[in-house]
Order: sequence, then C-alpha cells, then structure tokens
Amino acid sequence: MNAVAAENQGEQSSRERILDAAEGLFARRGYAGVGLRELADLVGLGKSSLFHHFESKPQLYAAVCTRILARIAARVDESLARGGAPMERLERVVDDLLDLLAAQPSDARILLRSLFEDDELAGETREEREGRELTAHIMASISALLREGMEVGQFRSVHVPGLLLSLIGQTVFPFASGEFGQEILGKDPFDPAEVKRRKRETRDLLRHGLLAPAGR
Amino acid sequence: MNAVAAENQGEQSSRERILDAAEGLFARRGYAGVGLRELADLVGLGKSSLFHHFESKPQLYAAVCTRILARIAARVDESLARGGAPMERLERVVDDLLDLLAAQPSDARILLRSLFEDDELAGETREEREGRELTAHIMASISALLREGMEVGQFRSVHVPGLLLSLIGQTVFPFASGEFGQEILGKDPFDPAEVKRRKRETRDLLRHGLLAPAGR
DNA sequence: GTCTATAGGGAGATAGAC
DNA sequence: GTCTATCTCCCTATAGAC
Repeated sequence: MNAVAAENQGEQSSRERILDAAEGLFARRGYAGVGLRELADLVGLGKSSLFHHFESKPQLYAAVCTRILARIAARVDESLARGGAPMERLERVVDDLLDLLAAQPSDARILLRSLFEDDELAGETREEREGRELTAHIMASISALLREGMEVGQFRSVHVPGLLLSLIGQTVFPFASGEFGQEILGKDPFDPAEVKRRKRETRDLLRHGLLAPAGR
Repeated sequence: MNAVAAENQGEQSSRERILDAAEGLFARRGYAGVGLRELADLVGLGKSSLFHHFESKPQLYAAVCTRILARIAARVDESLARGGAPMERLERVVDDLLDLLAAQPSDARILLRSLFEDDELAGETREEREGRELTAHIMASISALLREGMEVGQFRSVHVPGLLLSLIGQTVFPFASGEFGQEILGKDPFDPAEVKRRKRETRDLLRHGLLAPAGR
C-alpha cells in the first residue's frame, strides 16, 4: 500500500503526523519554546528524521501556520459562495469560522501567536509567502463583503479595517485565551454551549453595531 | 547619592532598567525566545549580574508581567473612583486603558502572550500570586460595574463574562497585532489619530450594544 | 553590585550507514 | 525514510574574586 492509498484508508503520512504534533506544541509553548527533540519523541521518530520532511525549524513553523490559514481560507470561500444578502453572508462566515476554531483547539493560539512573532518569520520561504497570500485573501474577501453591505445600504458606514481587527479580537481571542478564558467564563471556551453563546453574542453585536437603522 | 535619591532625579535603578529591557524583549520574542545574555547586553551588564536582582528567569518574567498588571490595576481603580453613572465610568475606564496601552507599546503583547503561556507560569512565586490577584481585581472591578449598570437599568441584560472577553479582544488585541495590524489599518495602531479612532469605535460599540433602548 | 570562569545540559543541524 | 553519532553553539545557573 503506497502513501496515497494509506491516506485514503484514514492513515496519515509522517509529514501530516509531524504537522499535527507540531501544531499542538507550538500552540502551547510558542515557536522558541518547542524543541525538535520533544516533537520527534511525540511523533515517535528520531530527531534527524524531521529534517527529511522539513528543511529547518522556521520552515516547519511556517508550514504549520500555512496549513491553518489554508483551512480557514477554504472555509471562508465556501461560506461566501453560498450567496445571500451581505448580512446573511457575514453572519454565516462568522458562524462557520467560530465552528472551525472550536473544532481545532490549537488554531486560534497559533494564529495570534504568529502575529506576535514578527522577528522569527522574516524569511522568504515558499510557505511564508503562501501564508501571507492566504491571509491577504481572507482579509480582502471579508473587507469586500463589508464594503458591499455599505454600498447597498444594508450596513451603516463604518471604518472597515478597524471593524476587521475588532472582529478578529471578538472571534479568535476567546479561543486562544486558555485558562484565563476558562476562569472568566466559568466554563471551557470550547464547550459547545459556550460556542453557541458566542455565536449569538457576535451576531447581536453585528446587528446592533453594523446594521443601518433603516434595516432593522 | 543613594538609590532613592537617584530615582527622584529621574534616574533608574538597575532593577528598573532590567525590567524595562526585558519587557521589550519578551514582547517581541516571547518567554523562551529571549536569552539572558541578550538581555544583559542590552542593559549593559554582565549576564551573571541579572541573578543578583532576580533569582531566576521565570521569576523575572513574572516580575515583568506583574509590573504591567499593577500599572493597569492602578489606572482602573483611579478611573472608577472618579464616579458618575455606570456608562460614564465604563467609557472613562476604557478610554484610560486605551491610553495606557498606547503609551506602553509592549504591554498589550506581553499581556496576551502571558495568557498563552499556561505552562511556563505554573509556579508559586510571590510575583505570580501577586499577578493573579491583580488580574482578579481588575476583572472583578469591571464586572461589578457592568452588573451595576444592568441593575439600575442603564445597560441591557448581557452575559458579563462574555462581554469581558470581547472587550479585551476589542481593546488589547489591536495594540498587540504588530505588523499585521499595521498592514490592515494602513497606519501604526499606536498612531495618536488611530488611538482616538479606536476610542470612538469602542464607545460606539458600547453605546449600540450595551445601552438599554430606553437609555438612548 | 558587578565581574570572570565554568559547570552541565539542550538546542538546531549535518554526515553517512542501513 | 529512519537511524546513530556528532558538530557547534547557546542556554540557565552557580562559584567566587574584587
């Protein structure tokens, strides 16, 4: 059975298993806090074997980030393609993103952490360029949706970049907040009931803050 | 001239200079990404001298975080003490926090990063306990204000813990977002005009989302 | 309070056998 | 594709002189 057939059977390639393990470790301890020795042990490989699949630690980190961004970009494209009025599409894309972040507990932390690591990711590898392109694509898609809603008069006139940053803070941050969020909320931020509540909260926020008065 | 007199003259103790430098480094590269050699060079001391002022790297990190939290707690207490109706106090405390975060460019990143480092800060040093107490105090103060606003009927009935997390995302995250935020906004998030805009945006969000209909 | 010297270990990465 | 062995460098922390 070759590698492709193995994956069709639900098994994973070494590359995928490394990426999965690395994602969890980087989420918990950050780029510099993870040693390749520890990662190799977790996957059940020798440390040197990692270098057969990834050429360096920065490149591995970039691959982890890019895989997450690719998942998100795919979901955003899919959500937006289903059509509807701007507010309908906006609420759907936010709902779907919250579902995605809730299903992949490491994603929110890695995404926020990667924003803070300006230094580490100054490189020019293929993965990093791809990651930047995916980020730009996601942001451009949602910006276009917001501007469209304003043009057709469904949304109030708002500062689009500012709202984008706020939306990220509102949706991504709670899933990255770990024990702190757990303590504040009194329950796990990933608990299905809490995810549902956060969807409602975000939707209410958009309806109160973004809908044009005539649209209510 | 002794140490206290020196500080009155505007000079800093070694301890303060170490904390300032460490804050900048930890903000940029995270706990594990900073070496004490680099920190010592930046301060202009030998590496060993750091251990005269702090007993270990985790304790130094905790001291950095606790100093930030103490600044914030002091400002929150001061803002809330000036009185007024709940919405007036809430808008003032948010305004003041945004000013504080804008004036201390490393604070937002360190605060968010420290939330992600559940592992590193599992300790029981005096600084860590102090940091947890300060965090609890800040959160309790703002929670109490939100509940008071709801009780007197000025605020709609909202889920207080959820709104707390959202507010942190809305206010702290943009200052931590670095080059990403800069690219989205098209300007430095710390630019005075942008800080002013973010204050307005946050105030509008609170007025649209939190004020009770009768209060408009 | 700051220094030099050093202990003791772990990091990322490479070479080359199998 | 995985392994063992090894390179070189840097890490936190300590000892002890000044």
